[in-house]
Amino acid sequence: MKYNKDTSEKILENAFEEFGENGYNGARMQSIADRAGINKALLHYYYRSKDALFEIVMKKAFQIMVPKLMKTFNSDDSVCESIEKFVEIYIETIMKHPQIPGFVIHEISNKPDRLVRLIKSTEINFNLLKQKIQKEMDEGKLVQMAPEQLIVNVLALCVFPFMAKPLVTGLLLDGDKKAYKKLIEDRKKEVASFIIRSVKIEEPKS
Amino acid sequence: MKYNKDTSEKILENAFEEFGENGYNGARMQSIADRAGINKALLHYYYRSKDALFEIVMKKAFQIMVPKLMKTFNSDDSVCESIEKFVEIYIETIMKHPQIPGFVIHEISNKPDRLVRLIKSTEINFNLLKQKIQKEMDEGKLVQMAPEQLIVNVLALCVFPFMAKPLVTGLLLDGDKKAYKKLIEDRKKEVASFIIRSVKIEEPKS
DNA sequence: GTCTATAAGGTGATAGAC
DNA sequence: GTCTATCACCTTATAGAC
Repeated sequence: MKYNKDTSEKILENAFEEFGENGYNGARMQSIADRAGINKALLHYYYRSKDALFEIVMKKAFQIMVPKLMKTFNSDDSVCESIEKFVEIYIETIMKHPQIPGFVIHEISNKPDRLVRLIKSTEINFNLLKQKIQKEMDEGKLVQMAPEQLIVNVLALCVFPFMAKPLVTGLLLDGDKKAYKKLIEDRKKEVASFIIRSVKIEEPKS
Repeated sequence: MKYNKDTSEKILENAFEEFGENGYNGARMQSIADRAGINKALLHYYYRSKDALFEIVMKKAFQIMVPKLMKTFNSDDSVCESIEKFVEIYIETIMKHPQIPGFVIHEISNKPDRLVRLIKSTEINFNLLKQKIQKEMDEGKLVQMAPEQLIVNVLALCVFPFMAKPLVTGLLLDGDKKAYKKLIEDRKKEVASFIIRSVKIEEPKS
């Protein structure tokens, strides 16, 4: 009767994979059990239901992302410096956990309310960021635009290439997976430059 | 025995909605039948299987998008002018057919190969565009970067706000649906400006 | 804790009457 | 062409032995 302390953790890891690849609807408890080398019954023994398991895995995914990302906002950096850090950390973290975009994609179209609720329950808060952006625009440091538009642009440029990975690889890069990895790697710097060239107003020489 | 000529079309319309909202896995034949005011058996009478129905609806979605978008590429316009047109037409078309992003989202993570194959079977071809971009960069009209990066950026800025509609509305706009519509409407111009500010090199005065 | 066996519910698809 | 009834399958979840 050897007690395998990390069976529960092994389940979580493999559920993370399965849900990330197939979303809630596509994921199969049987498949998670297979991946983890156990059977369905044991799955239900540890985590009551598919729903419960999913919620836990989802929260885990956010715990990976959110704290790192929030650090880039709450600092005293300028908006442009914040964006540089945000982009780099976002891309780096997703490269380490490529399942995460899968979660978000699926949940957006499956149970968006649950997703919004979950994100709201984290320390993410866009209001501070909006204010910071507005301030720099008023000071003439940034091109005038609705702060929401800038935020959407930053998120779009970070998130989209991961969401659309098969399309980017298949349609734009002739299926070349190495080229995809390089493209993403390059974006750590490229995206921030792209944004900053567009919005930053250079200080006039005194 | 009144023959309802457009039963078949009514099915297609409602299948379009159902698949767009729930994706292939989430969609229910029963639900499509209900929406169309008929029953499951009739659904299978017109379209043999869920798979077959989906493929037809998917192709229909692309027939809406692709021709309009390709017109913006194959012209003699400069890259910047092409981008302006592309952005405006993309956003306008999706606003009229808000189910389309749903298709793409779901299929990306469900059967990406089918999606890539389907898009490849259209007249979409990024190679011409890549060359056009490269040429203008060589001529010093555009900031140097990998053409693929620019294309990804354009697509990201167009597509993301629709893919992430619930997140944008819920997290960034306090659930205000009118604000979302305005944000999207504004992006018709905003996105192109944003990109062009970043990549266009002004002609030196002669 | 871990397994096998099975219940309970739902889904795509078809048979057959009208 | 359109319906009702039903099949065959799959999936989550549980009962019960070890």
